[in-house]
Amino acid sequence: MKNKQKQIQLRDVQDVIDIIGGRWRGAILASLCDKEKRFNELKRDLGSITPRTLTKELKYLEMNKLIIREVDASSVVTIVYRLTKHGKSLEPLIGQIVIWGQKHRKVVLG
Amino acid sequence: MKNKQKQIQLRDVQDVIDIIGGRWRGAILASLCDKEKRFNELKRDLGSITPRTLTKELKYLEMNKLIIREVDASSVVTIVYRLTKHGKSLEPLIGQIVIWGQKHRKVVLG
DNA sequence: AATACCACTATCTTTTAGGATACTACTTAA
DNA sequence: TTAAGTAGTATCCTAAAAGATAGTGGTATT
Repeated sequence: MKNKQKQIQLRDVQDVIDIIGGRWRGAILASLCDKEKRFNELKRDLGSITPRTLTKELKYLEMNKLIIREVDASSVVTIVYRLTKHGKSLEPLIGQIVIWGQKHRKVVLG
Repeated sequence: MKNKQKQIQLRDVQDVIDIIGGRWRGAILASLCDKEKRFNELKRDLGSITPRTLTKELKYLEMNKLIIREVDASSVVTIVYRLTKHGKSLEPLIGQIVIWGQKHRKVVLG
């Protein structure tokens, strides 16, 4: 493989890590893989995230077209966040991450 | 799926993100998937990493049993970093990351 | 003998992520 | 009508990540 191509691959890895990286983004996406969720629902799921951080991360993920914020017209209070089609395409990757994570825990602990 | 199980999955995602996350770790591992490399070789590959950061990241990855530092007994100057068996098990995941990264670039740019 | 490369280490500074906490505007249920 | 929940904002602060830069002790090269 050419060197140029390798550089591009490294950049791809860095891009993806940027998207699913940080303390919360991967977990938010994983949580939304399960089903669409509301703000406080996500907050509870994630445990210790602050509302400030959750807001920021949701906006970031929306900007990157991975999730959408939907306001139910019938009521202003009903807002759900759900994965876009593009966001859903992350699901197998997240699945593999979970599997590897479980194996890794065994290797490092055992 | 039970709620407990979901929490564990979120933790797995966070664990893995911790390992391959940050600006450099994923790229270092991806670079070593290609073949084992020397310190300055990695430095050149990664482009703008500083030696301080590279040292720190390599130590972290070594601690997590993903790479090993090998000193060639015949010469003190020949030190290579290579993936452990456990580190190699990350290769398919990194492969998928690269593929998704390429798709993502198209979605966001196009 | 001088220069350049190897694999780092040390120090100092900046940047960024994210926590803590309090507050707002609105709605629904008791 | 009061209390509790929803979906956030605003402000301040801290810790960690990582860059900039210089230096070290060795080796190999010419």
